[in-house]
Amino acid sequence: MNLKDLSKSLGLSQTTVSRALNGYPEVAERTRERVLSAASQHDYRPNSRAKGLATGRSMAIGHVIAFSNQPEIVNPIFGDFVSGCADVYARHGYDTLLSIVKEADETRTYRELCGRGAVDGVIIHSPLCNDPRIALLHNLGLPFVVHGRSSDVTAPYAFVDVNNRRAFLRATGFLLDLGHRRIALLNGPEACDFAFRRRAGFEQALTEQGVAADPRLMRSGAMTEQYGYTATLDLLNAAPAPTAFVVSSLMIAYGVRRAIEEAGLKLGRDVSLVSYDDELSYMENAGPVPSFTTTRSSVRKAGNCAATLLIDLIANRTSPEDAARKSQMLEAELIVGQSTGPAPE
Amino acid sequence: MNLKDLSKSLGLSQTTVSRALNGYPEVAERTRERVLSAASQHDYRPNSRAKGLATGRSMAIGHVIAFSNQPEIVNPIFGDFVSGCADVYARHGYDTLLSIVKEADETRTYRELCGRGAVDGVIIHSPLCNDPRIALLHNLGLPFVVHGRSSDVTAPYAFVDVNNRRAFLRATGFLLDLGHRRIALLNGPEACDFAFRRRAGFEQALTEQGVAADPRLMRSGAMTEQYGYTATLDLLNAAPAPTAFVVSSLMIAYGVRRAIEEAGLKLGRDVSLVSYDDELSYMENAGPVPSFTTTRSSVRKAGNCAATLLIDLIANRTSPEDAARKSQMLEAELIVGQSTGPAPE
DNA sequence: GCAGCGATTCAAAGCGCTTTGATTCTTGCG
DNA sequence: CGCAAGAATCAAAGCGCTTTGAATCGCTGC
Repeated sequence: MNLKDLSKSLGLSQTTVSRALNGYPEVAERTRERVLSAASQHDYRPNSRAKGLATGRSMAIGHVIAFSNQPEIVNPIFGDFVSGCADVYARHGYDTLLSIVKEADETRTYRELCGRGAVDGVIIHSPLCNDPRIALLHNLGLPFVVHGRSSDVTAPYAFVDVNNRRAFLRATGFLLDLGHRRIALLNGPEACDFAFRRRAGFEQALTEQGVAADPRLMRSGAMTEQYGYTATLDLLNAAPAPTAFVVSSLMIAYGVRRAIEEAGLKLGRDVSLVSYDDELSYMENAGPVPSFTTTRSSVRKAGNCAATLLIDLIANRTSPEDAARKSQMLEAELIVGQSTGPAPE
Repeated sequence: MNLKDLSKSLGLSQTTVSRALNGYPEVAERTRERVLSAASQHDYRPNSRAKGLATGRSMAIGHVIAFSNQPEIVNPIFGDFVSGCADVYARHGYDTLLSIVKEADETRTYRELCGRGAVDGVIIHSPLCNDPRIALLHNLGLPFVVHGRSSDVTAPYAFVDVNNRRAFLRATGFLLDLGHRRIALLNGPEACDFAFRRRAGFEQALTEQGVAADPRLMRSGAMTEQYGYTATLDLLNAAPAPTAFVVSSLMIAYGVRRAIEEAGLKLGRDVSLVSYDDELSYMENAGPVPSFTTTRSSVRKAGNCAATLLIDLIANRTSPEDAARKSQMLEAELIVGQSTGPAPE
């Protein structure tokens, strides 16, 4: 059943039916009701492609996820983030288009999505400190929102980011306040902007309290349990072992906890740990007193924000400058759990 | 730049240019070359919607992910699975359309995707033992492939599944061979078909060796670390504690390991553990002798298979009966790691 | 009784592509 | 040399929708 058939069956022109369905005012209320009821009765749904062709908009948002070729890593937070976005898109009638491509194909993919008119806008994931995608999308003139920021990019752009620096500043400060002085950092890959900022926050906290940052206590790597475990064992065996850890994900925290317990130490008593928590749906750290002390910010909510912002930019054809002004900074909450305690004597 | 402009600039008709670009034979080779070079020079890309409208195909595959409303759980394997699919889609010129919806909206979503002509086919995720989506899609006449199976559905349909029963049969059998007699099962949610089959395999192994299945040793729940931990503590404190565990995911295994070590026991010596491993990109359990003994099957590869099959079904307008015959059963590999050893005396 | 106006409705063009059916241009061959 | 067949190209219709500009209808007011 298409518009033609529907209008024929109603004895109306396609124009009127189309307008009735799309809520235009120049349709008699009685007529609109007839149309609406006929449409739902025949289970009529306008063809997306035809609609898009006529309106010049695709009503779809693209998410391009790049993976480095070697260990085909799909960012584990991606699922929750996109799901947060998709929810908002759906509410506004937008579809979610996913492209999962090798890093080398990323540029081509953006060009293609834009050139083919497949999407009305895109989200940039996991920006690097100096991310070339921002300039690319500017050139293409395709609306976009960055999830995170790109420190070295000076051109204006819209982003939604968590205040990673402050989150790690607070996490580290909290440990310092508890008396810890040898604090280790198990960070994510520091080519990524978020990890870069987290390290900055970590170092700032130390500096503010007059504690020298010890490079031997700072690690950077893929955020896995194994990484947390090995790095922790390694650090605990070093000359003056750290009494506390600040880590970038709960997955790492799992590994740290294992190493600590395996070393015969008790988490929260002998060694303290503050993790970052994205509130991933499958890694709960909840309860009145959660297992881990964390700085917490829902990546799903970040998805909501980013999507809302992007749709706004598209609807209003916002200029990059104005878009940049609408950027949002989310703050992570410090949640005190069982993994922290005063520094041992 | 659109087809009209391009053909005008070449002094050719749209017909010829279109044919040249799409590889039709009735175009002179010299002409084709001219067209191709002009197209790439002008960075021409045919508009997806227009193309779709003209051909009647959308060149997109839909993935509908439903989440239960309360704890908004996005299946953690979803990212890797979809990424496995998307890769294949892209190779065949298909886009990936994602819908993340509340369970209650699922039916409507399928109807809509189909009615709007937004997709040429869909993948069904996480089927239940008696999944209504299969009948729905049959009725809609939309090609689909199920990732997993639906035991109670008798109608023919295409699926790609891992032999979950056999995987758990082998895992359990392996433990029995090592002398374990009290073996616990920490399964996923048993309304899901995969979990149902896993339990069947578990019980079958016990039966084959004449060991009575003890309901008190079998748990079912959301596959989190916390679940693995609590359930294990609970079981270890019971009267005759289990000497071995079979669990449904590495995340659960993490929790089990923690509980075991916290109880002062050594994994692989005092207590054994076999986990199922989906080879998620962010949860590696690799190496010559991995930490965990697992039955392993890559969910990303399953995605590849499912996508390949679906595209085949679409291309050949395969009937449900023939489609069913093309279903694929993947076998999980038993990988012996450090988490298993002979049953203690 | 009729011009004029707002409220409705309509026919047709257009979005950018594919594809049908016709047309032109070459050739080969009697 | 003329004609049919084959090769290459083209004009135009059509995919299902929106939207422009025009037409129709029912009233009001003078």
